[in-house]
Amino acid sequence: MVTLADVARHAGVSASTVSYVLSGKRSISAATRERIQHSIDTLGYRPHAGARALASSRTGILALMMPLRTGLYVPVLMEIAMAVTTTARSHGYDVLLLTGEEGPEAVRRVEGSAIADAMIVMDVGIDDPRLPCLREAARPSVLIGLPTESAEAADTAGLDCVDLDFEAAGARCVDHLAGLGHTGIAVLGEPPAVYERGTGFAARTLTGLRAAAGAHGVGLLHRPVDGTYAAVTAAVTRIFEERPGTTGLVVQNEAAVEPLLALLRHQRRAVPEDVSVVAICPDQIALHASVPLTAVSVPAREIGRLAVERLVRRLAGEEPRGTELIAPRLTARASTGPAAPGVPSARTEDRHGHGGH
Amino acid sequence: MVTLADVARHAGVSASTVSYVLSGKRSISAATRERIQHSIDTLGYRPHAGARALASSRTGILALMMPLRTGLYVPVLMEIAMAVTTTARSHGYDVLLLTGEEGPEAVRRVEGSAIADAMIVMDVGIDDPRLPCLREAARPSVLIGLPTESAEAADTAGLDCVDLDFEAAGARCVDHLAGLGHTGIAVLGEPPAVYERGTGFAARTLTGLRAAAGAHGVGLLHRPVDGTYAAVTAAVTRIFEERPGTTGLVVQNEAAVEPLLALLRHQRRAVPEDVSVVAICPDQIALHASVPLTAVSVPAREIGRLAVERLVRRLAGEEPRGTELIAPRLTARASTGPAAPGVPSARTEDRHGHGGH
DNA sequence: TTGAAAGCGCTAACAG
DNA sequence: CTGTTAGCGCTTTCAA
Repeated sequence: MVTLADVARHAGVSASTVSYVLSGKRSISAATRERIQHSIDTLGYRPHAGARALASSRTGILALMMPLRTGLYVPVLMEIAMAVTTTARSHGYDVLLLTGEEGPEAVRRVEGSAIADAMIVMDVGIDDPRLPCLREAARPSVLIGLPTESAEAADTAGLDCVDLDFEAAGARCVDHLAGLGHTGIAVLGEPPAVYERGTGFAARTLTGLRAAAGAHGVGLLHRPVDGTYAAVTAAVTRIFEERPGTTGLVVQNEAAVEPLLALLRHQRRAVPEDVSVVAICPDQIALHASVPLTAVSVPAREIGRLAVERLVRRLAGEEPRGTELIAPRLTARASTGPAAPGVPSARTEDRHGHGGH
Repeated sequence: MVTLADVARHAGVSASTVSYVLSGKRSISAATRERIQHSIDTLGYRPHAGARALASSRTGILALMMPLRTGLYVPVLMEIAMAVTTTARSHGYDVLLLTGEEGPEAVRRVEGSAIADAMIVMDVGIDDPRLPCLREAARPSVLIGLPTESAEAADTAGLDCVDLDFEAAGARCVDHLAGLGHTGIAVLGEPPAVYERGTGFAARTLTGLRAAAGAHGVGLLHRPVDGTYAAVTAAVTRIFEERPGTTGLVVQNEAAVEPLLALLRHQRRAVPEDVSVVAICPDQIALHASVPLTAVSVPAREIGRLAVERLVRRLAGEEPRGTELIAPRLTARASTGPAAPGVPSARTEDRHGHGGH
């Protein structure tokens, strides 16, 4: 193995000079820099990560806590993970992947063993048990998500958060449908497990949906669904039975999109003539669905990128703290249109508790 | 920060004794072990990963090279990644995620900087440019996949490979259909990009499909397709135009499954009365499709687990080298049945080149 | 602009 | 069964 000492010897300089060439932390004469660089290339030297970590207490690693819990839609998570690794590499960092259910223990392990310089925390829930550890931790961290039902109620003191503004996204969907004259709106939400865990983004979306429905005086029915044909069929059938005046559907469940569209076709409900559909999902899904969907896009790549950039700035000593929510962008496509005239209205209802309307 | 020296002082022993308690590499009297363990717990000591890596030249990290190239189906990759991290943790390892396109350079970086003890390499292509580096590398590695079109032609000298036996899987699908009397079989394959890159698993499947088709004397048409409604519709339409006698379909493309089933419904081709469909995909997809699919299951979790277990054994000094292919398991479900009598036969054809007679 | 030297926290001979 | 000690390869004061 080639060490820094080997390079120093080969170039006829001291070890510290080589180190400073690498780090750029002090000025080196062009002549010696070139000589050293040449030795580095010739010998194929690479700094030893462990030695560097020990001496500098910086690992060049970011930990990504991505628990893959039931009901989550994997491709979106993966897109975030990709953006994280890509952005991290562009800043010279590698990414350690933590997918387990270990929770707080994993945070302590990363912190205590100095495995990583900082961490990115995904799948944040309301009262997430990892939060106390993160607040105490000496190393910076960024949450992808908010640990609250609403941005206003956010107890994010001492935390850095990055996410889509799901609350505004929910509101935006209802605004769009209400603006088209729809007065009976139903929401196909994430799988029940997601709400039961108190997952932040789902709760915040619901808050926004309800607020906007209230403001517009339109009825809102909310149904969590698993992303299967059977579950979607059952839920949608019940929605139309219970409230036949439903003409607007909001879907926040990537896996349910195609089952829903297939079912509507099968039931001979034309989109958007009979039913308008607004999704909250990545652009790719909205575009490639069997009917191009009007949707608020979930900017997975941007979220991952932002999280890393914040962390990198924090590690560089800056303090860009606080919550940064990306404003939702709704793109109108083929799945929404004006409400058919004369449809009956209905009262707000809710199945998930938290006291609807 | 609590160091090993702190623990030693607190327990009234030498540093090496503490170290040996941790590693279990020499016997310690029960009394001192307990005393030391108590000090560790009291002080909340965690070994410093960098220091340990430097002193022992073992990082406790496995690198997972998972390039996310176009045409790959993310959930399956993620399931493998999950199995890798879970299994790795159960053996005391963490996982470093490398998703970039860096290829050989990433291998050299891991090797040279001693970032990880070993690596798992995914998305292996024929003549993969990473292979030379891996063969030279001092650290062990395991490929998930084979760098060849056929297990027989495998130039896997000096490489460890783990995968589903896709060649046998392809053959198994044709066997099943031929056994039901189908004589016109078409394959909906992975997206074109996957074949163009020479991705090993896709090539091997094709080898197996062709071999079995030849053995049974049935026609075989192969079409790469993107996993979109448009692409599937175009491909399937052409297949039935070109060869109306097609009654058996093999799908090796998770994203194409639902578009295919939707299209067949739309075209009023009953499954399995008019067309039998066999998939090569994870059980979960086969089970939850709108028609439960007869399928050879892609055992993503098992593949990830096997890869890690091999690597861990290699790191422990064992030499379980060579290629380990998981035998395919075909489960008959609702999507296949006997061929309707009297359907015309057709000659084997192929679009992808490699001269399918 | 460069060098010398003292660690960073841990492991693993070597010695008892 | 336990202690002493010499590094692992790099960073970073302190000196020049």
